[in-house]
Amino acid sequence: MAHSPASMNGPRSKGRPRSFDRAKALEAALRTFWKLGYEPASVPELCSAMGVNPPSMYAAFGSKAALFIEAMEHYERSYWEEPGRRFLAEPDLRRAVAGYFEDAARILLSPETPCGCMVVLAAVNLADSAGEVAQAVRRLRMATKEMFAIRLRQAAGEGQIPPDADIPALAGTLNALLEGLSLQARDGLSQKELRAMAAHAASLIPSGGPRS
Amino acid sequence: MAHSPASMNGPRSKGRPRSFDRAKALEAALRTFWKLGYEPASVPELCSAMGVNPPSMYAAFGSKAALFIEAMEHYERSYWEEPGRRFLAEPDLRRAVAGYFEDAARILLSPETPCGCMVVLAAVNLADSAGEVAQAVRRLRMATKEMFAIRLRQAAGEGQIPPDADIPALAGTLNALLEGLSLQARDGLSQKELRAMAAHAASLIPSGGPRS
DNA sequence: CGACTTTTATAGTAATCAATACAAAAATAG
DNA sequence: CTATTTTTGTATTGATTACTATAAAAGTCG
Repeated sequence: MAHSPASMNGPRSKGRPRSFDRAKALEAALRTFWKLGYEPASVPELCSAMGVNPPSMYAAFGSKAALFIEAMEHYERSYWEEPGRRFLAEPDLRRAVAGYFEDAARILLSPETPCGCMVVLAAVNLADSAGEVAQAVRRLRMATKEMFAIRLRQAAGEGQIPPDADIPALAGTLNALLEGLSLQARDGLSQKELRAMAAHAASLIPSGGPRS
Repeated sequence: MAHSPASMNGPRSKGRPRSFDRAKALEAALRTFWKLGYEPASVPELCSAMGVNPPSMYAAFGSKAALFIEAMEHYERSYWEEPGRRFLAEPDLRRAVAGYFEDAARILLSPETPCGCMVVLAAVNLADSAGEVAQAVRRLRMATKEMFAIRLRQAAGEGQIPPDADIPALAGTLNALLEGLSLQARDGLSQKELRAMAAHAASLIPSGGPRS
């Protein structure tokens, strides 16, 4: 029998086994950070939601900052990876943008989750001591902008937008609007209002290819 | 001689006179809140920037929350009141929007002030204990949206946009984009990039009146 | 069984938070 | 002058923060 070096579910270590589900605890932490934000979510409150005592949390995740970053990565994968794939796969640029912002409006105001995007809202004004967290959220926000840029470059190559379109500025504008929607969602707008706003996103795309 | 009941610069009270300039101290607090955000700006740090000891700050402003709200109102008047007036006075809607977002890009990345809008960024993720502050910033954000709506209704009456345009959604979209620009500004974009993004705001306005 | 390893819960660490108690200082009023 | 009122600086309050020292508990290994 080949010994599994680091196989997936091989908690075949020696010591006392962990008494909680690490994935479920991470999910609970994600919810808490998402709802409260990075700094207002205190370690005791996080641990209470996770059903775990502080020493166990620190042993399993390292620090509050590391827990946040891991929760945020899990959030991104769970909620935004698939909409992003659809956005990049949709052949028509305007349909892609409209579809992505529809998805966004649904996610940002889902009745089962906190309002707004965790990456946008949970770590906006941080103390200097949380520089690690600020860097991680900024990196993720920039990745979304880059996703817009990739899709726009593709559309420019296909003549769906004018060849002289300012793609970085356009990607930035879409990103700014998307992030602004998160603030609107947290400020109490309704799902219907948010969807009506999202529907305007596609009108930011300049019309006409080079020979349309 | 008519005794001045509460005249402007009449510190004709009895006790020991205040040894600092209240307006200058408020300005220093504004800068600190703007740069750091509401909660990361600690009372000792605020007082240090104001050149005042904590008891004097509390005597003059009441509390940290009251100081923030007063600073924010001063900020709004100092930086956004005039651009708002220009926006409402410009007869052509598209020029009004383009001009306002140009002003915004300039303010959000002025080299002499912190990046981004204080109303948008300084109080995003707050602890429950700061509900008073959260309410005040939200009210001001909604006022900007209402300003957009007022100008759009006027334009609809003049036939500058289609009569069936969804004005609340359009105002919300402009507001979302504006707030998103603040996040971009804080995330390190250049003045040039921000201006290029702001130039796209006017393309959100639907073209053509009822009989164009 | 006993040696070893890891996780558990309890209880606390030092640091920092917003807000003040207190008394000396500095003004006016009579 | 004395009495009154308000501001000043010092020093501190209790609460809360992220994080951990410690030892008992609960497993595997030989």
